[in-house]
Amino acid sequence: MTDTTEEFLKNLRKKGHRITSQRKQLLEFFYELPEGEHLSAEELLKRLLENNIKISLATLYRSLKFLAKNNFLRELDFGEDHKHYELIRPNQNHHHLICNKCGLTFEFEDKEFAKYLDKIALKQKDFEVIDYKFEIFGLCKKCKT
Amino acid sequence: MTDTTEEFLKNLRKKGHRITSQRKQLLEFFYELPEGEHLSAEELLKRLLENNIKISLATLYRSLKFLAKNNFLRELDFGEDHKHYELIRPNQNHHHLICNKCGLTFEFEDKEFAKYLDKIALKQKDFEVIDYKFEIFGLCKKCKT
DNA sequence: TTTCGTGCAAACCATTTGCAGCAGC
DNA sequence: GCTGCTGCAAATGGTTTGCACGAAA
Repeated sequence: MTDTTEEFLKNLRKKGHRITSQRKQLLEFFYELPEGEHLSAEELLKRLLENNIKISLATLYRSLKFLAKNNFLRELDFGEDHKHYELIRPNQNHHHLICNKCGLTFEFEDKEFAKYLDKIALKQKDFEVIDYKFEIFGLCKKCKT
Repeated sequence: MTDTTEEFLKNLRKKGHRITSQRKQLLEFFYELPEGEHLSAEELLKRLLENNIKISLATLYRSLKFLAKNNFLRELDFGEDHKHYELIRPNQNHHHLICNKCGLTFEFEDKEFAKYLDKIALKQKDFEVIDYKFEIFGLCKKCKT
């Protein structure tokens, strides 16, 4: 387990939440996932079971909500009928391009964005910035034709 | 009716879609809405009926999807269980701050963002940028305490 | 006249929830 | 032991859909 996971778990304990094997394993699973992946709940369940992590769909949904509320996961909406989830990594600069036609998503990196976001955060006197969502929609190479 | 609406309707006709009174009135309704408003489908239906615009919930959903696909409306996800809709206005620079605790949304303007977005669009050789979503989550003044 | 769009009600399906049992601390 | 978490199955609720009728072109 990484230091960051351990730190996060400590934090949860401090807040009075319990560290169940499901939460712990879900956390670890997300940490081991490559940065570009953003799975839906159903996909997640399948992958978890493949990794011998026993969790019910109900608990998975509860955990996802719980982890999102605690700023550990980010909920993404690609315009489909379900959400996608990804780990919030500090100093992360990857965003999403979503094709309106075929639905494929692509990552792109932009270091300037962090600077830009910081600038915005400073400007907001009456709002504490915690996280953001930045998604770009359009047409991919194939669908452009 | 504004020129832009008329232009948009012409465009639809060209693509083989029909101009029904529901679509026309829905379009007009959105144009007359102040820029900061982003209603949900249920709220919209209520407001439409108040304005003597007769439309069923089913048609409303179909129209919203239709107008979103045709880049007339933007679907927004504020982390609730329903979507919100707003008109896509050219050269629009307003974005959303969403309070994680009370759910209130605030607008903020930033002209730099447009420049930033253009820069990104140019960098994407294999992707045609059509629209984007930029939402910032955090705590509002009241909930910060 | 030929589609396409609408209204209605029923269906869908991702997500949520009540409840009983179990596990963390 | 107390209380929060989980699993199961049932419910929820925003959104979608089948079908018959009406309207656009």
